[in-house]
Amino acid sequence: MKITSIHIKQLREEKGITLRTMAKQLGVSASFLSQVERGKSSPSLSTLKNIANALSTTISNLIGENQMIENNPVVRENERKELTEVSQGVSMFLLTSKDANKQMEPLLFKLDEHASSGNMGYKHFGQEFVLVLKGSIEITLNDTRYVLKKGDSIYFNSNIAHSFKNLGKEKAEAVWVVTPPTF
Amino acid sequence: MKITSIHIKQLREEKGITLRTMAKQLGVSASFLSQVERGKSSPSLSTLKNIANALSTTISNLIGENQMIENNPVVRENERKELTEVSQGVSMFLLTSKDANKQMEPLLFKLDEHASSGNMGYKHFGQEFVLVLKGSIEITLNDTRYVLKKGDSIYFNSNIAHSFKNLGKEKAEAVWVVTPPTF
DNA sequence: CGCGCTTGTCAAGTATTAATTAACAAATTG
DNA sequence: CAATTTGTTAATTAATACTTGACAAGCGCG
Repeated sequence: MKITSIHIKQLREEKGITLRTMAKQLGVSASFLSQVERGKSSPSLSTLKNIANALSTTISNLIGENQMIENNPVVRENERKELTEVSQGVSMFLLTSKDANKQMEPLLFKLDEHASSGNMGYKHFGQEFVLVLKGSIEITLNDTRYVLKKGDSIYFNSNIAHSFKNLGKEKAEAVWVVTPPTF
Repeated sequence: MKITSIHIKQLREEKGITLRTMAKQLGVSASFLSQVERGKSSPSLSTLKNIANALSTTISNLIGENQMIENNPVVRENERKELTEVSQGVSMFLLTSKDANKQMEPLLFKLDEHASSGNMGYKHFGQEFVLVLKGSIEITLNDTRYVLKKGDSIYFNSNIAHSFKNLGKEKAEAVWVVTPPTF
């Protein structure tokens, strides 16, 4: 497989930086940077990282890893697909239609009273974001417990042990965004 | 700058794949894959992409671009920081505390009646996700208009022209997640 | 105009390193 | 304990990342 879309040029020009000055900053020749920009040569990971830094962006961004094919963007409330195989009293709904190259996976969680995650020890690398919409949810990260009420949010690496539980007597609801998508 | 943490080995072993079989699948020697796994050699972008595919993950993931330093993960509803320099009648609140290497930037939008984005023609590469919590918001992507009501969500590339407007007579509210972070 | 300076690009090299080969010990297997 | 399979190492090769130097096109400025 070939890496094609490295849109360095566009980002560089947006910043008003010239090829030569940027090349000097990176410690490579201007000529080489030009080749890279036009796909004539492929940079090493190391220099690609330098390029990303110079443009204050990420490698992921440069190689277009986050460009998806535009599909049906909207998911209506009544069209949400529910995920199966979740814990008792836990409902998960997809907030996007199936699409390749999505960077994040937004979900809606609905927790019955006292429902919990069990041991969904997802241990992939990535990040998670949760915003509580209704009720209150207890989230445990590495033995540290956080009680989130309506309006509270949390952000953490998903490679650490994490679990959740609905403490209250009412149903709880939360937006849950995971990266990268696993469903 | 050197790329250090390429945790291929862990992912491979989790999948129960052996070095040699994976190497054969990639079209490289087992020896070389071993060197890469232990940081003795750095793969080309092309083979790194192959490795990512074989492990059904992303390059971004392999190079640990999405690992952040654990900080204060929680943002309470009353602690949200408001962004300045937004359009008239538009309020934006950060839903995370400042932290490096975040992959996504979750925001809460509050739109007064008839408030609109103006021409916030953000044209960076990345993706956006919006879930409407209150009221209804019209989002325009490349001249296509979508009216989202409470509970509806949308997901799109942020390098296309996009704008939003509160159509209704009441205030509107939405969760807005942007990748990569720009604030 | 015409000089100087800067822009990005090209072709032909060099130097670095990505990747291979073959052999190795340690762990399984049967 | 043979016999295969595991991951690792050293030495060599093949590939390509990167440089050098020259080029035309553009742009300001007297």
